[in-house]
Amino acid sequence: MGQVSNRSNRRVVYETLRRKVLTLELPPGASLSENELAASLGVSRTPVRESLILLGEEGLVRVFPKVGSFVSRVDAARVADAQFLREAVELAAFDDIPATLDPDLLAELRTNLEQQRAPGLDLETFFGLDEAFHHGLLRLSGHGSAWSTVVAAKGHLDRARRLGLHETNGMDRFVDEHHAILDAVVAGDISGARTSLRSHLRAVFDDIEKTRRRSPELFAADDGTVPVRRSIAVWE
Amino acid sequence: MGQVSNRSNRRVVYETLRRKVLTLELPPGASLSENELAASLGVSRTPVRESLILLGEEGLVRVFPKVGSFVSRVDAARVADAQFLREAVELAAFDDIPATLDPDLLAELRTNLEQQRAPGLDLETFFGLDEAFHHGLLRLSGHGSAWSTVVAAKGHLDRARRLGLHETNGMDRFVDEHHAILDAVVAGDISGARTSLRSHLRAVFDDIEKTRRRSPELFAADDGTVPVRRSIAVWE
DNA sequence: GTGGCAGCGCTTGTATGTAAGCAGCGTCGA
DNA sequence: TCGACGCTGCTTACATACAAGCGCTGCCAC
Repeated sequence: MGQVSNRSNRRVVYETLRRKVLTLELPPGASLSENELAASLGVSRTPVRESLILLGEEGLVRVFPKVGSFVSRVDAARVADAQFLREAVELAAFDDIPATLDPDLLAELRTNLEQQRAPGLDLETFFGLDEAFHHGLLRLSGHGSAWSTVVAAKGHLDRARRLGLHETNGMDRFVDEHHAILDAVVAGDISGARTSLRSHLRAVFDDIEKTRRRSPELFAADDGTVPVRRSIAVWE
Repeated sequence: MGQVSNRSNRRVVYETLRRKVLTLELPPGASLSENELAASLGVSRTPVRESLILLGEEGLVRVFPKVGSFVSRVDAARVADAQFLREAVELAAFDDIPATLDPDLLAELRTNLEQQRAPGLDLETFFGLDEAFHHGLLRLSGHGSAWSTVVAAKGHLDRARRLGLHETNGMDRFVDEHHAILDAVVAGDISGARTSLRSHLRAVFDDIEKTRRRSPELFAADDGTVPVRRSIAVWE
């Protein structure tokens, strides 16, 4: 059957691998052999290899020539970079929020927040809603297209968040903060929105730092060392 | 002989092509045939193809399956995105500038500004100094590593600047503004530095807009249409 | 027992072969 | 004269073959 849609094999492989890395289904340190992946995904090495190169450029994968490719450790410096970047972008967007908000977009954001309140929410669903909410805030100011750059840069941040939320289960507070941000925006209180957003993002970051102190092994700096072969089995 | 250094063929090809695209040596619309590039660069199609994929992900190249690959037109929307992003990041960095600046870094920035004053400065050299200066400002605040994300996102912006400066030759004003920014930072006047930096970046952007109104054909929106074969010869 | 060394198996890097498809040009028919 | 149609040559997408090198493992000498 092959691919029916227009999406190339490479696109599918890339998105599949990226999703698995971000959701920790492929945990930091996991081995990513081109041959194995090609066999398990039912394609040749070519699209797999091209995907690994792209993920390498994103910092999610480390490729050691003639040795192997591995899911990168969560790098604290990269997490901090992404945090700084997203905060800068999201706060700057508030400077350009128009006097009257797009009603459709506003309704979409309100619906999103309702869904975040759903009881027994799945973690991955929550992350999807969270992403859409922050993207929506950017779209309110007309800078929605800048989100893709933020997304590309914050892979390490997302993995760190998932590591943290697995333990804290503190979604509720984040949802409250989302509400506070949107309420301030709707009320035209840009200054208040900035304050709320900043403290929200900082809270997320603090949560990550807490996790890092608790489980430093997952955050080991990517210093160029190759994971020992035998230890890889531990990850898998 | 091949490559003597550790850098893989792909890395060399990628960097070569990227430089040629950014400096407009490969102008918007130029054809990038895998076969031709491989032959002219003395490598096989594989590293060339992988480089084109990376450049495609950066938005500098458009790959049309079974048709051809072309240097992307300068997209006004992407230029605006990059402008927004860099302004957000560079301004946010000023919030984290330490009370006492790193003296070595400061000396480096002063030397850089002196070099910008050199008479008869080559355009590409100026761009290199300009890049290093703005990167240096980020490093002053400890956020130097975030610069790579900005660099990756601002390819379209850089090409637009080069199109503009080819005509205006208004480097002097930009150098003056650089001095004003650094002076304000050194004086501890963060607010003034923010104002100066913002107006500097806006001036660059206005310059681009002027060029766009003058030469709209170079800025044609990348709407997915394939350049007509025959017209490609015009570019080459 | 222990250190060194050789070989094997795996890895990625590169080159090349095969498949599928679009653009353009020429031809043919009306 | 103009429109339709098929062929040709090019393109990228994917598969496979070959090259080069690192790491582990087991043997062998001491």
